[in-house]
Order: sequence, then structure tokens, then C-alpha cells
Amino acid sequence: MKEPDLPKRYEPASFERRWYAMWESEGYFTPDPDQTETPAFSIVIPPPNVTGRLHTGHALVNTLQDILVRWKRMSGFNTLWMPGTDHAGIATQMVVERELAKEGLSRIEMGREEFLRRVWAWKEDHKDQIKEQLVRLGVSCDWTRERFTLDEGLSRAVRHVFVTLFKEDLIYRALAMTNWCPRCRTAISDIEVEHREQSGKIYMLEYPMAVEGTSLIVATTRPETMLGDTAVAVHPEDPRYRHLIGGMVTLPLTGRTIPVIGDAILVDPEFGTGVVKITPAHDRNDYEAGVRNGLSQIQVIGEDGRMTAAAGDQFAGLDRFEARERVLEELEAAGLLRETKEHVNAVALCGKCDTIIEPMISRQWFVRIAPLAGPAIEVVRDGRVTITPQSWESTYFNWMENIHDWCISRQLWWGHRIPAFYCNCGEVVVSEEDSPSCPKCGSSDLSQDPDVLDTWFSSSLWPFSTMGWPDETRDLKLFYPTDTLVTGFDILFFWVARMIMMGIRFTGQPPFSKVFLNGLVRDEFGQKMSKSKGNVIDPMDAVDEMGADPVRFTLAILTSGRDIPLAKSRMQGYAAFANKIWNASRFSMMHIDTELRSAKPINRDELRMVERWILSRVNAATHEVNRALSNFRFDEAANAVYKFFWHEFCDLYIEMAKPVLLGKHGTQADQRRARRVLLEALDRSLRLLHPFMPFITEELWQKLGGVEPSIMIAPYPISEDVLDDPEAERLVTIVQEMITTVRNVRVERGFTHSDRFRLVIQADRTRDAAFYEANAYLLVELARLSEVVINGKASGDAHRDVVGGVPIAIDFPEKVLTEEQLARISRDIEGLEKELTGIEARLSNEQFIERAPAAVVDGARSRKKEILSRLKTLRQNLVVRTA
RNA sequence: GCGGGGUUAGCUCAGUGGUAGAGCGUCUGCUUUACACGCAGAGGGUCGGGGGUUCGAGCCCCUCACCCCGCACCA
Repeated sequence: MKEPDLPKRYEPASFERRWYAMWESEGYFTPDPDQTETPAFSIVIPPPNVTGRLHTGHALVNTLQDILVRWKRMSGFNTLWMPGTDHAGIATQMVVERELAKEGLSRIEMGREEFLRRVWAWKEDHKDQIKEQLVRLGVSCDWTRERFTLDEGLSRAVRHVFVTLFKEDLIYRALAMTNWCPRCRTAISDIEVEHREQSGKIYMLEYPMAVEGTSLIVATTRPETMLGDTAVAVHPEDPRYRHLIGGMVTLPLTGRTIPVIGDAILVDPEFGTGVVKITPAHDRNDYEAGVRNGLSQIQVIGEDGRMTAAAGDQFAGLDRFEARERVLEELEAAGLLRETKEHVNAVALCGKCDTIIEPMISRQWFVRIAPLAGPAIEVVRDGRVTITPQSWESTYFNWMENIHDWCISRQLWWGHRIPAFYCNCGEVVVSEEDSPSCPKCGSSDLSQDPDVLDTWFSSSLWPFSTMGWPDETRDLKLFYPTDTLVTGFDILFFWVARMIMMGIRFTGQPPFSKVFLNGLVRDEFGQKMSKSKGNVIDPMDAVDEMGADPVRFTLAILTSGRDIPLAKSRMQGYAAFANKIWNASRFSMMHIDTELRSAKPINRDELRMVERWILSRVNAATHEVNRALSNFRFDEAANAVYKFFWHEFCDLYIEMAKPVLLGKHGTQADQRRARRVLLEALDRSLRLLHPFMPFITEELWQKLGGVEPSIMIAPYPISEDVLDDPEAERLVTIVQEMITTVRNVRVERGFTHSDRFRLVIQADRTRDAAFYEANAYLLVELARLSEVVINGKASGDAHRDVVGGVPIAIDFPEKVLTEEQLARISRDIEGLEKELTGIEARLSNEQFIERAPAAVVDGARSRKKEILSRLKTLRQNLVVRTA
């Protein structure tokens, strides 16, 4: 035995950065471009915002990808994980505008060119932050291929797609009702609008009829829009009002008179007063009603959220919510505010800044999406693309089948500028060229559309634009379509669906065959993390505190397909696991020379039962980990390796191997063999663990003197049938249960750790008797016995039990039972009797015998036998004096 | 209104027809020479309520209750 060259505790800070630097400099993250024969495995990263910071959601999605990527790479695939970042139009522009505001600057004053220069500078300053944080996590992305959505190559792909879709009339420009964010000063698409229930007020306003002397009452939650009303509608069949159709009402505060119209689509006579005010310029339904009825549109709210001149002198320039108050005051004064009621409604908010959306008519670019959606629905239906968890497929279909055209123009400066050019002659030129000339009048004095594209437009091309498309590159040939996409369910519509549509349209294939949607990271009580709740866990703080491996392992073991309740205590628990791995390796190194790594293969015929057992168990864990990872069951995979390593390898195998390793039992040949098996089990364990805990496994592997230069390119264990050993599992399990029984009774009898007893095993079957004889030392050591007697005679007062069908007796120095043990035995007996009643009821049921599978019936019969034998034995224990 | 998910041990969650599980927490011992970030042992659940199918239901079907998440509507 020797002192290992290893600290007593797991100290991740001492090696994590070192190994990452080695992996990267050795080029292990970069696939071999010449290996066209090897099957490829590729993943593209969901690109984080270029100026963002890593949060727990990123930590999760990237840990999961890295587990898959490392697993596949070790399993022999030519593996590419494509990294990169997203320019994130609105988000980045907002951040930089905020920074400028601190200097008292605004982008408007600064101008487009200068502003963009500042954003690029900001991007350059921050672009490495996300990468550095991902590196701390240990992700094995191929950084030599790092991409950015505004790179020249990706921008070319964007222009090519835009122009192609425009030529096919799948992109068009139109005046339409759009969601306008007065704060971001841009239109946004429908899915960027969030709805939130809010309690507010609804107002009943009186609109006097111009001639009839009566009046109509309309209800509204947005009184300021009345300034832009151009009609009042009733249901054409409504007997209360239909005679008023064609008449006029005087629109209060404006002096305008507007018509009363009949519209069966807009008006539900059952709802409210049955009269609806129509503001075509500021409400989606009203807009459509306006188009149907040829009404004019009066824009009373401007792009900045302030009232326009058209709202009238007394309101112009007011913020829309100030205007609301003023309108109400004036109506009140005029006696036309008839009623104010509490009202709950869902307000539309900008998904980026929470500002209330103002519906506004504007000229925007749209993708005609239905023709693209059809094939994208098909590939999920026919299984060419699978979504896990599968329940998301219905959500996908539901959305795709009711999809609306996608507004892709944004009134921002940061992003891909729309490749449309306007000529003074009125011609619109859509071109991939930077400065096309007008095909109609020949002029070269065209002005480019000032707007940029929705960030998600470029994101939707990510799986192939990052690989050099539209050129036919080697990357595309080798790695496209990619294999798996891992991302959060929150961007299923924003990103996943659109990638599938664009991928099919432009490459003829869906961009990936499997989608794994991970849940939302929540706090330990299932609450959303938020700064205001103060329950946010910063993944980098956690990495600093505990190491990257425990953080990764925690995220993996919590990923079952639902939301992830992340708790500090969980991470601490898996930091303890890392320490366990560390110390088990440390123990092993006390017995293993590194040259054993090159030792000859294990001769299975020489193995002792416990050695056969541990190899069978490591094989079972190997099988389970591979199976679980294939099904994206990260929790099951992590659990399998955790349970195996801690509770089987450490708690049982190492303890069972100690007598031989320490030279207390067996020959020198036994000791050599035990070392070899210990190494084998540890080696396989570390490789199994590597995708989950890359750093600690590398550190330990290197200390063990691995054959390959790095564990990350060593082969991943695969299960081998030859290692499965049911006999060893059966016998060693019985030994374990015997040990537990002795320990248990020892405590209940009030004996201590150092008291030693004699154990008698009635092993009648000759083959098993030899096993117990040969392994008696295990029981002596682990159950702390004085001696084990096979088929001997126990004293009449010994504690008796039956373990795995084998009767045992523990000879205690006193025959006194404690109250506690008496109670325990009685409880055991009661439990067994209850179970017996159940089994007997089943066995006496003819239907059960007839219909249940034979294996189940046999199982019940042998269980009955076991219970009877155990009951008989346990009852003997009660026939003694009590204390 | 449409769709999806959930309700299992104190907490957070696994468990898709055959004798109820994990982590953390709790209780009791233990400085056993890899590890007290440890070892050993224990306690703790009529699997949301009701009904049905089945020889057998936490698991399948129906129904009720409550919770969560999308989408749509909201004058």
C-alpha cells in the first residue's frame, strides 16, 4: 500500500481550467473532416444572446447537450457541436440604448451609422463573456467553428432566403394591423405578445344620436380610443337597435358625427349593451370591421404612445394613459360617462419590455407561412422528426395548424437589413446585391428599406447557415441534417417550428431528427426564479462554490422531462458524490500501480464470486446509462451511475475487496487479481461518468495513467452479455442481506460495533455451502463476527432468521431480548402474516391461477413458501425470556 | 372557449398492470487506517375524492375537485 498522489478532498478549482485548456488545445472538440466513413453526430447550440449572461436555463440546456455530445463522441461518432451566438435584435439594441442614456445620448440624435458602430463595439467587448461561462461548465463545442448570426456568411444566407421567398410570393409587404410596442418603437409578431390577466375598469359611454334624441351606450376598456372612432355598430337583427342603422351619432368631445352600422361579425347582441364603438386604427377587430364597411381610419395614437394631432388640440401630445384620464374627466363633466365597473381582462404586453402593446396600422413585411407549415406538420406526423416529451407534439400541431402570417420587419437598426430597395420611380427591388439598380428606369439611386428582420428569421436558418449554406460545403455534407436539437419548450414556436419549416423548404430535409425540450429551471419549491423573489441561482456562483461537475450532475439528474426544481442542497449532495468518487479513486490508487493499465485482460475463469458480481453490476449500470441516454432520460442515466458507484462499488465492493487488498485474506495471486478487478470497475465507472462529470473524471483518469491521452476520447463502455452473472448476483445479494440482518439485530439488541458474535448458516445445498465457506471472511469482516459456521449448530437462544431462503442463527452472548427487538420481531411477523393472507387469497382464487401468467403464480407460490419458513423461524425468537 | 400537464413519504420528484422508490430532511449509533462532503441502522405513504375494467390498478377507462402552462377571446 502506498500513499496516493492525491489530496484528501475533491478540490475542483485546482484542475478544471487546466483540463479544459488541454482538451481545446489538443483539438478534441473538433471533428475529423476526413472521417467520412465514421458515422457523424451533430448538434447546433441554441445560440445565446451575444451580450447576455449565462443563467440556469443556459446551464441546463448546454449541460444536456454536452452529455449527449461527449457520450456520442466516446461512443465512436465523428461529433460536431456547433457553437455560436445570436445578435438578438431588440434585446441588444435596448441594452446599448440604456448604456447611451447613461451618457445622456440617444440613438436618434446619434444617427444610424454611429449607433451601429457603438453596438458592434459593445458586442466586441462582451462576446467572450458567454463563451467563458460556457467553458467553465465544460461544454465540448468546436470553438474553431464559432458563428454569429450577423457574420457575413450567415447574412448571405438570410438575404438569399428572403429574396427566394419574395420571388415565390411567400414574402410580401402590406399595410396591416400590427402589434406596436411604443417603448421599443417597433412592430412585433403575434407570438412576441404576452397576455396577462389584470384587473382594470370598463367604462360605459353615452353617444347621443344626432337626430333622434336618444342615445347609444357603448362599453370600452380604452376610452382614449374613442377619439378615433369612425362608427358605432349594432347587430343587424337586433330589434332594440336595428331601426337606428343608417343614423348618425355625435361623437362626444370631437364634434364629429359618425354612422351607426350593422355588423353581424363584430357584434354579439348578448354581450354588454349590444353596441360596439369602432376604432379602425387601433383595434384588430375594429380594423377588420372598418375594412368590411368602408370606414375611414383615424390614427389618434402615435408611434411614441402619445396622442396625435388627430386626437384634437386638448389631447395632442399627451401620453395615451394621461389622455385616458382626460377623456374620462371630460366625459364625466359632460354627463356622458354613464358607469364605471371593475373588469378583469388580459392585456397585451410586449414580450421584451412588458409595455402595453398598441394595435397600430403600419406597412410591414410578412412571411406567408401556411405553405411552409404543411410539410413541417408532415415530418412530425410521420416521425421523421420526433419531439420528446411527446406531449409537446399536440401543442406543435395545434399551433402549426392555426398559424398566422409572420410579421418579420422590425423598426430597429441592429439586425439584418431588409434587402428591399425603393426607386423614385416607384419600383420595389428585392435583391441579394448590396446596391442594385432599378430594372424599370435604370436608376442606381435606390434607397434601402430602413427596417431590419426579426431576429428569429436568421435563427430559423441556424442549422444550415452555420454550416456554410447556400454553398455546398463539406460541413453540410458531413453534419447536416443534425441529429438532436436540445432547447427549452418556451421557444418551440419561435425557433423550433420555424427551423423545421425553413430547413425543409431550403435543404429538402428537416434540420434535425430529434427534438428534446427541456423544462424550465425553477427554485427548490417549484417557483419561477426571479430577481424580485430573490430565489435566483447564478450558475457561475454555483460552479465557483462547488465545481462544474456537481452543478452539471444535479441538472442532469433532475431532468425527467418536466420543470426542474433546482436546489442548493441537491448540488451540495452531488458535490459530496464528487468527493466520493475522488476518495474511492484515492483508495484504489493506494493499491493500483499505473502500469496495471497495460496489464493483460482479466481471465474470467479465475474470478471469485464477488469479482464476478461487481463486473456484472457495472455492466448492468452501463446498460442502463446507455439505454436511458438514448431516450433522453438524463435523470435515469445519472441515477443509475450514481447508485451503482456509491452504493454498489463503494459501499459494497470496495468493502468486500478490502480483506484481500489489505492482505488479510487470500494469496498474493488473489490480491493481484483483486487489484485488477478494482481497476477494471473503477475504469469503467469513470468512463461512464465522464459525460456527466468531465473534469473530475479526467483528473482521476490521468492519475490512473489511462491508455488514451484523454478520457474524453476513450471508448464509452457498452454492456457485454458475457459480464452478466445472475448466479453471482443471487449469492452476493444473499450475503449482503445476511450482513444487514446481523447489523440490524446487533443494534436492536443494544450491542456495539465492537461486539462480535458467531453466525451459523444452514446451507444444505452443496454448491452454495462451498460458496458460503469460501466467502465466510466477508461476513466476518463486514458484519463484524467472531466466526462463521456452515451447517453447524447454534445455541437454543440464538436469534434466528431466514435470508434468501437460507436459515441463519446469530449466537449472542446473552439470551435477553430487548423490548425494542421484541416489538420489531412482532412487527415483522405481523407484516408477514398480512402478506401471507393476501397471497393465500390469491392462490385460492381459481381465476388467478387460470388467468395470471405462470411466472406470477409461481412467484406467489415461492413467496408463500418463503414467508412460511421465515414466520416459523422468527416465532422461535419470541420463545425466550424478555428483559 | 380550445389544448396540454399535474395531484405518490415532511420537501422536491421518479415510477405506463403483478408484494410502493430516490435525493434532501428527521431519529439512533459510530473518530472502523479512501471519504464525517463519511459509515451503519431506523422511522415515515389507505399513491387527490368517487365509480368502473381486470384474477390483480399508483399505473387503463369514466367522473368530480383543486393546481400549473400554452393558444384564442375579452365592446
